[in-house]
Amino acid sequence: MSHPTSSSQKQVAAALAAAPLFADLSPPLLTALATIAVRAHYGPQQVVFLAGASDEHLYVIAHGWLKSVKIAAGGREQTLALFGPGEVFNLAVLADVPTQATVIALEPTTLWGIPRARLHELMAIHPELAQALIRSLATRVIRLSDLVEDLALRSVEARLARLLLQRAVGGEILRQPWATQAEFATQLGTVPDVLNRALQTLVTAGIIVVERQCIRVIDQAGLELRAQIT
Amino acid sequence: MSHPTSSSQKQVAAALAAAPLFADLSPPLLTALATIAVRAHYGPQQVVFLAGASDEHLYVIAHGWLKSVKIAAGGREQTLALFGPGEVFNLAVLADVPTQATVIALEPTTLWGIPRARLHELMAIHPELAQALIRSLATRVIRLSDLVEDLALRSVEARLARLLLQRAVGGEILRQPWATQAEFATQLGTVPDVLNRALQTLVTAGIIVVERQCIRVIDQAGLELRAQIT
DNA sequence: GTACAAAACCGACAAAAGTCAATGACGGGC
DNA sequence: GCCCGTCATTGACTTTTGTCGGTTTTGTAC
Repeated sequence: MSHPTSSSQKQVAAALAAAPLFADLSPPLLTALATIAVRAHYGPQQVVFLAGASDEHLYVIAHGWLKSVKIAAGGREQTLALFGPGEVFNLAVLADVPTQATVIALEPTTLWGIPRARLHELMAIHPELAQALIRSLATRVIRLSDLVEDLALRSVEARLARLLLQRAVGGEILRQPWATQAEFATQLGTVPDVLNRALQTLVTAGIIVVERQCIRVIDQAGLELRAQIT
Repeated sequence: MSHPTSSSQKQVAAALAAAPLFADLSPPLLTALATIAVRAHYGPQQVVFLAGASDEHLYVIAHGWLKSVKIAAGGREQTLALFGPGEVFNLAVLADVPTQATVIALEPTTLWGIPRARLHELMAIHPELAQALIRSLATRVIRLSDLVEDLALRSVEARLARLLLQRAVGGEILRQPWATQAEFATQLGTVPDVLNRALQTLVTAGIIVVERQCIRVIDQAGLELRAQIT
């Protein structure tokens, strides 16, 4: 799946610098990272690694989208996070434990993998790298805490309202081709049927309009109200 | 609440070294930490900080137990984590964002607070400190991921069974005085009534026995079975 | 355009979780 | 020992969520 890249390291370094996580790193550090980064490519639905596997790489996304999911025995899924270009995942590798979730590509995706051992070496030399990783981890903790809050304390409708508010850009949520209702359901911790019902409720209440590739927010205030309740 | 301590820094350093997070740090680093650590004390039910506040300290627990909770408008709580002696919390401070959860002491508790600015200075000098924090953060991510999995994919009964299995030592779960059923309920993401029903189900099934300060596991296999389902 | 598969949608029903009100048990202070 | 407040327990009931079966719509390949 993955293989050493021999493409110009300058290009790789420039690409890495595009990732927010690495944007502030010094040029020599970026070059060092580019030297050890290994490129890998995945197609839609392809599994990067399964929960419980021990993958020794930290991954940076060159382009494409992936999801990190927990899968129950019955097949039901809960997505923990979506990862887009420039984001980093498999931070569990930093704790020396097996991966805790399954990561699946949603579309054609290119990654750079950085082996754990090399990462530790670099961190010892460049404290700024450790800093960057710490920030990344801390924000992940916050995201997960919010997810827990949602699941434990809010109704499906409220969760949906919050998701819409969060994703809306100029009153619109553009849907990637892979963003089916089933995908949304796994993000919200429910099943497609229930999600659909919640959507219809919002539609008939005149709060949103669902179009082909896009959900349009009509009544921002109404949506915010529903995001609070329960 | 908190005030500079003038007690022997050697003592403080020794106490810090007792925390698993800091156990492997070099003596000079421990001394440096001890110099800047500020002691604070909290009583039962006392709030260390509220969600949304900006507390600029990383805390290490000298002794006592605390909980980190999200509180809904209606008053319902979800605990994100319990923290005991030697553990570290308020890692959000590392991401430069306001605290995301409320932290409350469960019993008389002593903390050392380390100001954010000082922490960053020390991290720049001592990469091992950054390493330790990274490990700590990574395990927190894993814990939270498991909590999400529980909430989204498992029934209350299964969650309870898992909690019991996890806490059991030699087939017994000792209950701290503050570990009321209401507390357990907030850890499991439900309400006391429902938790109680789940407990009774396990009792009548002959899987556990509930005594005064202690829950005893009778049928380990049965409990493990119930921990899987749904 | 047709054919097909995937996704969306819908209604009836089942199960799980939450709420409410009331009662019993326990522990600590006096 | 007694009183009182907190915690635990219980049954009846409501609400939310999940399930199942099916139909309609949509997008895509041919």
